[in-house]
Amino acid sequence: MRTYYCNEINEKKIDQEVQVCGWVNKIRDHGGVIFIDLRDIKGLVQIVVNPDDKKLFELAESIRTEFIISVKGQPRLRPAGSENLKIDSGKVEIVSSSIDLLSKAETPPFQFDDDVNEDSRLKYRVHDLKSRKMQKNLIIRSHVVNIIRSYLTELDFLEIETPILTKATPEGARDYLVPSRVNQGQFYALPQSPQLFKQMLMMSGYEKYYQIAKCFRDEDLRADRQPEFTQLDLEISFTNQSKIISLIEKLFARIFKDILKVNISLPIQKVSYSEAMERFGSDRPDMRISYEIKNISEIVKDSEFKVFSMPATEQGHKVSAMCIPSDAKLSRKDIDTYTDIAVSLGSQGLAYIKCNDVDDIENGLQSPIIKFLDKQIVKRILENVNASNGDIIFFSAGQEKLVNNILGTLRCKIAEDKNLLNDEWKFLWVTDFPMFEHDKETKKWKCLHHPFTKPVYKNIEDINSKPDTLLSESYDLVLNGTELGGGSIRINDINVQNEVFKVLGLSEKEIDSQFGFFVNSMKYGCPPHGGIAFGLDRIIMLLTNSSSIRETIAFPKTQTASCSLTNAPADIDKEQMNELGLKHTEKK
RNA sequence: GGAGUGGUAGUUCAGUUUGGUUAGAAUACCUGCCUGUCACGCAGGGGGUCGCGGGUUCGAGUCCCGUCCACUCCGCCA
Repeated sequence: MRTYYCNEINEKKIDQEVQVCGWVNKIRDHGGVIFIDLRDIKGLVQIVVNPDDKKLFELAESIRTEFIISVKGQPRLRPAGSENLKIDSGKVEIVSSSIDLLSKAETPPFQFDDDVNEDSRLKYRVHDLKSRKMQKNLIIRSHVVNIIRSYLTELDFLEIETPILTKATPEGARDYLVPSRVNQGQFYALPQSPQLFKQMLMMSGYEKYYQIAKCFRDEDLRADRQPEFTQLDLEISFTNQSKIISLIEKLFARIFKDILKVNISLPIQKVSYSEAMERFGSDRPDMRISYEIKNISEIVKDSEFKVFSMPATEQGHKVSAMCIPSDAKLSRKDIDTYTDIAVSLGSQGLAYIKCNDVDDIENGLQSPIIKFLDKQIVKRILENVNASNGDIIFFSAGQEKLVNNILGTLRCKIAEDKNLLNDEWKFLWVTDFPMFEHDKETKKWKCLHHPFTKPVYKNIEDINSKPDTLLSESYDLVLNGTELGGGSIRINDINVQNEVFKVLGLSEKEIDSQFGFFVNSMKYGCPPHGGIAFGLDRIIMLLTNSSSIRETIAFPKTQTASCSLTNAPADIDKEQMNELGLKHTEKK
């Protein structure tokens, strides 16, 4: 049917008999001559229809946008001066000798060049996917997956599929459940990740596993969170953290080189979780931002100013400062806006010092708090945060977690608002996460990563006696403030695994019913192993400079986890309910 | 569960602050003219449940209450 793609028509094809097919992108009817821009997956070519063939011309006059046609004809050079260098085939055009109308089409719901609302785009997703932007995104997505597959295959990784219908795990995110017809009243769960299966594959001796895996989480959506998403999931036996990190760095270097022609300099910078929280107020800091947060508790601990001195000396509390450079040009109004944000996050207010002249502590500073602070202390603060004229220093004092959150949020918000983010790629490894954190609501210990992560411990008793002090052998990869993925070295000692479950408050019965299959498998031998998983959608989002992962997924869900195209989820009929042994109790 | 923004022609928007004649523009669409356009041009035309429901009023796109949808964020996401 087709001899060439549209973009392949060029000077070398002149006077050949060619056939192209695709969608009518645009028609320009000049009365005596008709131009048709034909579009296929590769590009565009201009078709010329002359009036000498009356039947052909009449057909061309009836053709509308998005009709699907096949055109036979001869390429020729365009008349001098009428070349269109915006398209690959722009030096030539095809003089049509025949046109086959393969499919008519109704007037499209919108034009691609408009800035169309996402409502319409998702409702008419099939049309939306024809746009150059969506095609580019999905093509890049496919290329990235190919790069991943070939890279890992070269290194002897095996791609192995794991079940989609599996067992519910009460820990962690909410599961999507699937009722069983054969086992009425019982449910499968869709996997939140292939975690346990890939670890069991390590026990089975597959040594290097990977999978482009669909994962499901029934939680509320965000721009970078969909109920079903895709992970690059991998696991390796007889390895360690630095080997995994180096393997992944090379993979990302290859992806960025092949897709964007960007060289990522290796090794990627590393920072511990505690340092990330202290310096950036976040476990996924954006390293494009030049300014950092400084803990000034030591400087203000003896101050008369109780708002600072109390948190500076209290356990689990601190005082931090962040110096915003003069480039940000913060106005009085900006300060109010950021104060509101700080208050909404739980702060009493937002103390600041405006540095007009840092060498004149007496008169060169504007601040509502400076009168409470000793001049020597102010001087030390200015030195500590390296303030220059024109800078503004923000302060936060209180619980460590709150201070981190407030200054961490402001750090990103100000950079974004004031265009302080350069067009660059700043990768970062965040390592040494705490093994557990205490959940105030449930009064239970929770894993920061997951319960299969290997804690760093001297004596096995430490796991249960001082869970708050334990770190884990874990690592997250962050790019420009987005968490791309994370992994860890896993527990391969059944006793350690049971200790971790105990910290989480699971009884032996619960361990057995929830993870029995896993623990039992471990009894027959488990090699030391570790791995990592990445959000593929997020990687593509960053590579394509998209504002949400919906731009990287062909058929995504809306914020209410529904599909505007198919109207899923939907009611099912009574018969289906009966067959599954299901009954509505009440309907919202 | 909570906070915010938006919903007016197929599409993108103006109009809502301060209620008042027939709700406009651009683009798309349809018809006619046009042999070198590529955002083609010119002339004409059709197209509206102002998200939905209720209320206030002589009168509601505009004010009030409720509700639905879309998006952003918090909670949530081991």
